[in-house]
Amino acid sequence: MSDEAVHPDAASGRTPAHRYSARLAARIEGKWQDFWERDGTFDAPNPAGPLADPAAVAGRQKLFVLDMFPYPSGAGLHVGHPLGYIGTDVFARYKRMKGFNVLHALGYDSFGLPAEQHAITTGVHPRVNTESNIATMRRQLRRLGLGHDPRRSVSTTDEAFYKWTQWIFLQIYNAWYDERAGRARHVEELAAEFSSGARTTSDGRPWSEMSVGERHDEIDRRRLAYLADAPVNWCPGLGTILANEEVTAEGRSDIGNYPVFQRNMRQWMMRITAYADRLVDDLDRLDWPEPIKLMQRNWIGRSEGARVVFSSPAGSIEVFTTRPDTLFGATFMVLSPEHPLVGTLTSPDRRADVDAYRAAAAAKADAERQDDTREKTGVATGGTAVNPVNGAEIPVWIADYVLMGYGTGAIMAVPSGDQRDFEFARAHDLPITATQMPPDAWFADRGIDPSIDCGTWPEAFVGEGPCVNSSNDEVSLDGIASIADAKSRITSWLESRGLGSATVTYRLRDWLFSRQRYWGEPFPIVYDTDGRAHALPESHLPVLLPELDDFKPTALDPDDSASDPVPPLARAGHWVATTLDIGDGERAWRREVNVMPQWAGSCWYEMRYLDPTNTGAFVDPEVERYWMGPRGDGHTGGVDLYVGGVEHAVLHLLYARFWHKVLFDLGHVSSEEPFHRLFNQGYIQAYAFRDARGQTVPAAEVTERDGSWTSNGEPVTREYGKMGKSLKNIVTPDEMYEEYGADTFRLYEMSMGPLDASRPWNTRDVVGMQRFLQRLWRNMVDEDTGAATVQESSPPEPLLRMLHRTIAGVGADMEGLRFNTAIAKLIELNNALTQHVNTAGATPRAIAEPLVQMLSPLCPHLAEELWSLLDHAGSITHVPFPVADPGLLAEDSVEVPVQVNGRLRGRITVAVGADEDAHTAAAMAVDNVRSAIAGRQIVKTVVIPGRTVNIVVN
RNA sequence: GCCCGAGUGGCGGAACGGCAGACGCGACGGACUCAAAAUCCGUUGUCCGAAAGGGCGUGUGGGUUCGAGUCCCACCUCGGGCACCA
Repeated sequence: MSDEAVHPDAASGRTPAHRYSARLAARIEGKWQDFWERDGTFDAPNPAGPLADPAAVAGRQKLFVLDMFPYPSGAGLHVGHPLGYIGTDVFARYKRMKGFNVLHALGYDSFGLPAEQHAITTGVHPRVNTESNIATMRRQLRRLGLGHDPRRSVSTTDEAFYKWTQWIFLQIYNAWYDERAGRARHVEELAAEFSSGARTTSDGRPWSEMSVGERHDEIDRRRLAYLADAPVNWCPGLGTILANEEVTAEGRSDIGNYPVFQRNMRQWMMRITAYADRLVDDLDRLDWPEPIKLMQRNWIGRSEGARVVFSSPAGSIEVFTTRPDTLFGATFMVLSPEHPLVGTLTSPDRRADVDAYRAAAAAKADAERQDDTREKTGVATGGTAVNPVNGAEIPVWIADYVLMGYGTGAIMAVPSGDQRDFEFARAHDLPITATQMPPDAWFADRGIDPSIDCGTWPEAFVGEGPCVNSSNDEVSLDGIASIADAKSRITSWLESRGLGSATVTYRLRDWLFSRQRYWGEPFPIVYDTDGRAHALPESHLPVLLPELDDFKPTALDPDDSASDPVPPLARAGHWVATTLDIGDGERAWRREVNVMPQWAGSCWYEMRYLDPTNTGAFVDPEVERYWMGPRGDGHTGGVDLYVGGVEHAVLHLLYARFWHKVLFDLGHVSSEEPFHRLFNQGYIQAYAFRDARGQTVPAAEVTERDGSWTSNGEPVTREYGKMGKSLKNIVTPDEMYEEYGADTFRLYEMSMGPLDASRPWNTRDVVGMQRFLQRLWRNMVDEDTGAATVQESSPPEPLLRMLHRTIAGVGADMEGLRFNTAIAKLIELNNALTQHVNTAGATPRAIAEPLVQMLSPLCPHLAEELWSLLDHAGSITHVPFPVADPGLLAEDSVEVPVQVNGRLRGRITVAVGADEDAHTAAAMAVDNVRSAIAGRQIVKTVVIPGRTVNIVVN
């Protein structure tokens, strides 16, 4: 805050020359950062390849610590950004001291929209902007003292990196999912199976009778990366397809407010749905926070049920249902307005209404259609279908609450057992038949008498209840109380009659992988004159981005929904139309002009950290096995600790898992999962302030008094949220370096609370950590001379015992990433040490050294400096972490609280290992306890030796 | 609407079902100083009390238990995710 006390350095010349001030910290920090860089202190040896040092690898456990891949933003960092990086750095440094070979590096996810937008407005090539942003971020992070292996810092925009992104794309492209084997295989093996007849082609024709082009198409249909007509948000005014988040509720573009059209377009897709089951099932083997697993499960949305065929004059209509046991209650059907059978089903007298409804539904944006007030609109087609279990002829409706993209785009409506169907039936006067008898309590809760007549029901019944009205000549569910039993009985009947089968569907859709942008990885794909896609051979990689003058997608007539996008690359005429030899001589080709999405690089970057300079493979298999291979049977392998925010809980983590599994299936990696242990850090948030007009005022100028805030004398209101330019509440690491130094800043961030909790930034509190470090420094260094002041005499036993308790506690806290409590313990030790120094005059070396060692993961620069002042040569980085002496941890007596009826009435000190009687006797001797139980009857006495005594009286 | 997560002093936060509030900030008092800063030493949940001690206290209401911030049920508030998924 602006009225903060004048900084000590500036106050007068009387500040001791060697006080641990921001200025001294800066000098120490710069010195050790230079040392680490020269020394290669954090270089992690590999078992093989260019970074190999087998001798350094031998006999050590390994640890791969990873931060989520940052985008090098031009805006620079604020104090919230490094939170996770500091956390992983502290953990990594701790583990180095425990003897681990630690790999910790940071690279840059540098493709992406901001650089491209910047290029569009300034005309400067995105590479220039990207590289300067990376340089800025590297400088800011270097100043933090992170122990990264600089040799392993890669960027997705490096040609040597995206060559391998393209290579991995080709592996996926050249693979298909073999359902029988439950894994991906190379498409050559698929062609061989077609050829041998082991597998039949999609239309059943023999492989030998198909033309080359037909064979090509047959394979293309099965690839894991494939071209398909996918529904997209096409915005001709911007010349690009938009992500759902970029479309407003009104169906217009977020940027520019142009119309957006729902359209099918030919796009690259990734067949992630083939992996849906494994992506769900393998979550069980990961060490991830449960809420994140749950979010992934919900996103994949596996639901088990049955497909059931209803016959109709227009042909059979297939539905998906999770409740085939309620089939007897299906009193009507609802199709999605886009369902292909709607046209033929509609009777002449209904035609006008149906057409109008379909047109209205098509005009609605997705968001609008979903965000509706939930009124169940719909129209009857006039057509009917036959319920296969009872032969009932039931009406067929269309309604936009049924989505073409999920299941089969048609549902059987069971209004008695589904609330949506119930509302629809009530709204449109359709019959409702119960198929289950709800329990009496259900009726009682709703204040009605139990009845099988749904006319009295206020809502659908969803739950377990015995089946009713559910039988035909061949099968009866009546009386079955278990949904699962009823489901399996009716499903096997349906299967026996060829009317349906057990099926699983997923909410997960295949992944739209094309972007109409410039600043992304080009696809290693060319098209022949028939428009068929061909993969470029590995020798042609990388496919480099062509140089352009203008990076914008071509804008088109904003209202012309039928136009096609012209991505920036399409304007690179010579690049697009090319002549290449891709294996069968020089031929003319047309290049793919879309680029990959930003997710691509982050799907595999962690493996490039392992072997960043390898030119023959994306990663050496031996190196991958060493750092990421499974540890024992059933272990998935993967990164040992992955730290990042929850915002990537679904997409990034799901996409990366998918790519990793493909690479595993194809034998390129030994690990089944990329990230074995995941930890979600919290966010640092900040207060923002607004004046009477609602304008934000700079948070730094606000002062607080008695719970209200003013800025330049004017009252302001406070709100809480993210740090941001518009909120004028940004605090940068650079300001913290300037005022306190990096070690104090690191310590403050770690002390604020547990790593996984979000908390408010409060610059005012930082000084507490600086004071701690100053006290610690003063306990070991003469502030006037700068010389170490430790003495060789042995410390008093209580202090020594406290040291060993601290060692044990800090070690356990570090293992558990509980840095805030580790810091509290170090402060307590240092406070005790200060008391000792106040009387004895100096710190015993036997305390100073382990204290510095324990501090070093948190405040590495200061620890290095003190370590060298304590006459040690070289870095403290690999000095073993202190080990607690069990003999000094054991106490001979312990204080135990005494309760009477659960209320604390006194304390006793008993010998460790004292029996219950000894506890009781001591407790009874306490005056306050005696007066509390005076005149009352002791009912019983609960003694947990060493923990508590509770005397129960009446 | 459904699913997660969180509610503890003035503030950030500690606390294997066993002494609620460690540690830090802030505030108050003292030492040092001509004075201030810095530093060091204390006090600091709240109410009653001179003190000893006691009452009340972990979002609200119930419950389990000798004992609940911690476990169970219901509710309230805030944060996040999904949102007509058949």
